[in-house]
Amino acid sequence: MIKTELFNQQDQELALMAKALSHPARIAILDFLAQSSCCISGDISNEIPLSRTTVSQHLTELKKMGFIQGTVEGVKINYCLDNEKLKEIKLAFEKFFEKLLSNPNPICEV
Amino acid sequence: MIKTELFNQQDQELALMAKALSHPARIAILDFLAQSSCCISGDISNEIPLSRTTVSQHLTELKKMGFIQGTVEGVKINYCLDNEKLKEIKLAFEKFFEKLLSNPNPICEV
DNA sequence: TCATTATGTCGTATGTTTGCGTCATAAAAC
DNA sequence: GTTTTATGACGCAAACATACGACATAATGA
Repeated sequence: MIKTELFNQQDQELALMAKALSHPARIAILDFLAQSSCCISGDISNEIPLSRTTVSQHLTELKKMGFIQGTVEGVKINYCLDNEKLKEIKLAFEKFFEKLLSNPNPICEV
Repeated sequence: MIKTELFNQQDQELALMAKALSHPARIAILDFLAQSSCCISGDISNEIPLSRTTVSQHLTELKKMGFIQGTVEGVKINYCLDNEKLKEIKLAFEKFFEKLLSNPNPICEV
């Protein structure tokens, strides 16, 4: 019943990036990381209205898609944005929208 | 158990836009509409490997978020991209990424 | 009128995401 | 060595998404 693999690679990748951004908590986490340079997972769950467990899961998701990096420092983990990767993702979205808008779409009304 | 409403309006809206793009079928539909000016729902399900019912559902989703418009022409419905809305959405993503990248994030390593 | 064509809607099965409590682990402090 | 602190992993329940067949509707044409 799962059919995503029937679509082309590029579409699948863009969909995965979009999926990573498809929850307000993850947007909020990215915002927070952008503002506060680096921070640990515990800090973040103080800032957003979800449990530490849930925040941790969202962090894992963002890490999986490459939006953020986590570097271990003793007991703590410093999460921060992966700016290089973010630039790539930004570019991918831009290209997609450019492609959609490049064809001056005629008006549909008959 | 649903907590999205705890986040701010802007984050919620961006998340919804991202969600609309979070399935390769919907990316493929948008691509197809961009290439082929306008078309009917049946046309689209010939082009992508899903049933007409499922395509119809994805179209409804895209319409709900404003990516596309559908204008009725007799028995047929002409779906096409909503270019004005698309420009808005494009801008929203650009702004978001600009914000993330505007703070020259320090390196996390101690 | 009756069949055909184009399309939406409903119900339903299966799969995925979200959210959290609880437990496990591992460094550091005492 | 025991406690504290910071964190990930596991397991579960509720909610949501995906996919489709079957039915409903409504315009057109024979």
